[in-house]
Amino acid sequence: MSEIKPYDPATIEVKWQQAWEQAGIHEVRDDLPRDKCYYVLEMFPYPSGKLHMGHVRNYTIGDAVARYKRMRGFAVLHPMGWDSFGLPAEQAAIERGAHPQKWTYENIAYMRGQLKRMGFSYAWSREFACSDPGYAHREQQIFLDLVEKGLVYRKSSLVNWSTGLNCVLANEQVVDGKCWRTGMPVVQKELPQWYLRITHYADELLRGTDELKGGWPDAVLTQQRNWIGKSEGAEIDFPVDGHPEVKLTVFTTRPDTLFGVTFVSIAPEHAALDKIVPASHRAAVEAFKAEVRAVSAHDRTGDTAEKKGVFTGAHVINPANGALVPLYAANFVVADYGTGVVMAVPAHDSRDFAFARKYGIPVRTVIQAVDAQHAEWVKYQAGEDAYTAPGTMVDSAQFTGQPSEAAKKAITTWLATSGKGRATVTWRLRDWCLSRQRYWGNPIPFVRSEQLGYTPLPKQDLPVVLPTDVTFDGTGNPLEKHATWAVTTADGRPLTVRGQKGPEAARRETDTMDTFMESSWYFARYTCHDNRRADLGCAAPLDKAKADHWLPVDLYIGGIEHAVLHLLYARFFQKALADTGHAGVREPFKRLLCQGMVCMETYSREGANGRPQWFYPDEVEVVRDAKGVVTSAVLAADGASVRVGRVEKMSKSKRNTVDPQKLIDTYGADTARLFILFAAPPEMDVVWSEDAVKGAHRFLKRVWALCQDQAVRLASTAPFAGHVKDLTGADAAVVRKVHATVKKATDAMERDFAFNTTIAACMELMNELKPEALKPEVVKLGLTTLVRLLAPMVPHVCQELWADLGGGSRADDLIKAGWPTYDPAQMEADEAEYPVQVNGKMKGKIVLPRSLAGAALEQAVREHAEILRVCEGKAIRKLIVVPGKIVNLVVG
RNA sequence: GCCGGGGUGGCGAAAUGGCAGACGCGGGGGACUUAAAAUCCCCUUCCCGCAAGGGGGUACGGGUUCGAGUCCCGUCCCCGGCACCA
Repeated sequence: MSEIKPYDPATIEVKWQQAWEQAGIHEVRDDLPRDKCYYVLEMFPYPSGKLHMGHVRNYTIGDAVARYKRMRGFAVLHPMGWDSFGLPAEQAAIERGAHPQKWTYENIAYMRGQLKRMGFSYAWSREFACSDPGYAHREQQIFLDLVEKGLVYRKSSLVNWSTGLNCVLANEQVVDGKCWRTGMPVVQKELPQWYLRITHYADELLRGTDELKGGWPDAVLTQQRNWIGKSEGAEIDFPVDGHPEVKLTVFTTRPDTLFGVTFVSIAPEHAALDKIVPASHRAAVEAFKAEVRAVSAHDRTGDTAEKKGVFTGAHVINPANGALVPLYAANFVVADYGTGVVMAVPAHDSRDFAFARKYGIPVRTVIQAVDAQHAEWVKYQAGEDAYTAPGTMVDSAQFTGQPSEAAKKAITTWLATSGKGRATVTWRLRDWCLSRQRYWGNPIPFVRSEQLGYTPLPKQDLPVVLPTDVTFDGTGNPLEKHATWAVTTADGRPLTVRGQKGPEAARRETDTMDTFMESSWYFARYTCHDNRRADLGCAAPLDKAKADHWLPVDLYIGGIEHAVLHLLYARFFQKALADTGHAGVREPFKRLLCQGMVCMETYSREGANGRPQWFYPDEVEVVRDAKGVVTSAVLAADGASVRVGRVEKMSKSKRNTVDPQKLIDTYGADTARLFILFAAPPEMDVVWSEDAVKGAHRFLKRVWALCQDQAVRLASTAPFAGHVKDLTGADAAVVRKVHATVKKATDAMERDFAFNTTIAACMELMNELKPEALKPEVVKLGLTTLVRLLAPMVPHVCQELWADLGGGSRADDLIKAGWPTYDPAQMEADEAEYPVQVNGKMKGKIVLPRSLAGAALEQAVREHAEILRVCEGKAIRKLIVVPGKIVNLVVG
């Protein structure tokens, strides 16, 4: 036998990548029936510089799905692009003097090369970057449509101000009271901002979560529901004592406790306060307001924040019984939820209970537990906490004696008849603060003039293009500091708007859009397949027919960290696109797969400053016991011990990252792909292990060697195409194994994209393929099946082997070969081995013909020598025989 | 506190209510080699036993069932999200 070809991943991978690209086989047509089409999408990356392991995992999963679906005959749309506006580009400008544009596009070029080197099967003709003028222009058009639809407004409000970035942050960009990017403190500041009216869709966004059930992970749907936060209750008006012109409206979910109100609390920034605080208390209230405003929203209302309040000197009147109760300004009452005023019932609300105790406010019981032993009631009786559960109404006028749940509605109705209250619904969801005081984002297409104030630009004046001659010193907004950009047109003339008395000087809005804007519709833009042309082929932001053809995305894959932000914004945006006539589809993603994190072990020591000092695994030597269990570790450099930490998500700060490029260079893309898919199911975390990578590589080498060893011998042999019943011995066993493997692999893919199980099935099949003991056509069947089953996961090596096994060497031969099929009739042997349980315990095994069933099977079991032995002469009281599965005897 | 997801060998993990631990990693032993690497073969859930064999075992406690890792009830622990939201 001649020398077999060595496995050289670098060569074959690049060869096939070029062949695929040249043949254009991953481009897709738009004119096939929708049920023959499949849109699989991975969350596009921010071009930070180079790919990390999280990207590799995300995109490998998506690519394996795309390739699998193609082999199943689908026309697969599998696009990729760049979320290329954003802060890091500006930070690079500040730190290194690199222009954001240059930095961004250089990163894109490098990362695109890495994606290609991984062999991902993207339709590259659809690629775009969000910072491309064409895409930004389309987004400005959409923005103006949203303005027209009333979905955009300006509002001055307390916003989160990042002291590190000198800009406004969205609530969700504030983590633990600190800026999510820089970790710098966040304070509250009053500023006018642009808002998108996402709350207009609150109800539809909430209802949509029910339709998405089954397609989306429960965790994500729950998070979105919590975030939207629908709350049903009542508004109740409390007149202010001595101020007949003012009434304070509270929102409550507990109208049943109305008779127990002993004080009312109000947000310190509530507008009505100025009118009703008497002079005697003005100073105290102002001091409290200042104190509250000095800290971030988190420090004010977070779990560690102290509940504080100050008596305003004013009293309000309980509309139910005329009782006069004090009004407190309290730090935990927020102005923009509900009405900013809360009725307080210490007896039946834990927070009110604590507050009342602190300030010596009375507690008035109006609900009594039905069961006097109720744990919470007992605690309440002991004066430890409020009683918040339902019960029977007491001391509540005509409602006394009713069940409290019924009284909620009864009291609301009673108040409504006299106009003192009404049933209402409140949402936790706030409108989306869109504006950012930054350079590297899409400009908001508004101008401002003396007479007209803010005016949207006419569409023919778009696009608003960012200036390139800007300076970055890390403070404020470079656009605002630019000498001419805000006041001149693209061709350098003074910027004007048409005022009532002719042209009037105008100034551009210098705020740019939040980058979640771009990621809210990129998936729709991919469906319009002319993204490489500067004019994008159509004047409209979307080609509606194409968008409606492909949307919703069949499978969207990304990290769970986007559960509320990106995924809720995108759902909102799709509805807004529909309502502005750009698309017909209202939900963007049919199925969502959240892949787990890539983790690695950590090693550390207590550092000098009390914080841990982390070490790269390369620097550490681990000590194992006889069973291979890690017992301790030492630093190679000094031989002293280090702490073996938990396995944690890869991060630079913990020094437990691996550069995927190194992995590709050492083992090839196929090994990287195989490792990441085999280590765990997609939604679970994977733990990085160099040994496991080697194991994946070893498997590929074994498949390679086996195929190459047989390729020449089998060159003119066709795969076995007969029926297993015409075979015997090892040949029959292998053919059955082939059919069983295809079934297992197919089930695993269709159920959960359980690539790890598919790969395991392939490994089993390979372990059974012993060519010397088999007919050539059976070997050929085994190998060609194996190669096709592995192809979606490790496409390069499979395509090379497919060619060498005579399947053809054109770029699309493997796709055309298709995913293998199986015949259930050829999966099982004629004899079935039945495990035998006696009284629930395993006692042995018997072999019976598979064809036996019913009474004949039972008869055969009863007469079997092994059965007689395990029964030890005792009578069989009950016999359960599950055909092909198990025999269970109850004896005694 | 509330919501969601988990808990299976030394490790990653498999198992439509039907032989728990497939497959892989690590570990042990062997072959090849001057040697190492690479490769190949065998063993590897725990306990008792030289062995044949026996017993235990899917976080813990109950339950349903001929039969439970899987279904039901309760408890503990871990991970993630939300949290003065009235």
